[in-house]
Amino acid sequence: MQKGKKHSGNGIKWKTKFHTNPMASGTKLSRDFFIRDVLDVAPDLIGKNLVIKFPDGTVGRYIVTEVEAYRGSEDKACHAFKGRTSRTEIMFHEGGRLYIYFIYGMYWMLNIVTGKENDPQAVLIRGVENIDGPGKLTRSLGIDRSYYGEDLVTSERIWIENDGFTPIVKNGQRIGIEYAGEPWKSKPWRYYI
DNA sequence: TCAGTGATTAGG
DNA sequence: CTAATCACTGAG
Repeated sequence: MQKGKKHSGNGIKWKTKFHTNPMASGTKLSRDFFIRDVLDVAPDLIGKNLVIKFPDGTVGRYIVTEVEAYRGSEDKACHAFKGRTSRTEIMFHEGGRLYIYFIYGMYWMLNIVTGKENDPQAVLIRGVENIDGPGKLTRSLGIDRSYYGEDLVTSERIWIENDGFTPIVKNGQRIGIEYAGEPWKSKPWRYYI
């Protein structure tokens, strides 16, 4: 989708300039979307709207622009690779739940669990429109530990919507996982607009 | 380039 | 209990 071009999503025409139409409400993604393999879900999340209902009642919609896939069963870079711990517990549930963890003493990371039960996978949300960076994203949206385990399918305060926007998705290596070594650190499992 | 900052984890 | 690690960010 080019900057400034118009497209019709849910019947409402609006300009796409990497910002969402606050009046437009797309289709909420259901369980089926999330229980697929993480390598299918991750690129499909690009261009979808992350919707958050803030404590004051206002609702924000943010186009997802950058994500990374973590595939526990075969991926040394995935936190669940070594097995189930209290932190990674939620990744063993079926897709649609949130995996939140704290890192570097300052930042909460927002991940969406994917796949079937007992197949630990998750998608790290690295960026949304105008908020580039996983730590900055959670900081500015107020996402913290209280969102751990939240279900995107049933939650009243956070979910994902499809408004028909289908961007061209690029991909490349994931960031910050040198420690995982080859072949994992070179897997092209980072997806972005 | 490099320090800050604290939950989580593995290991004794 | 202890120490190492870390899906990052911002300043210099």
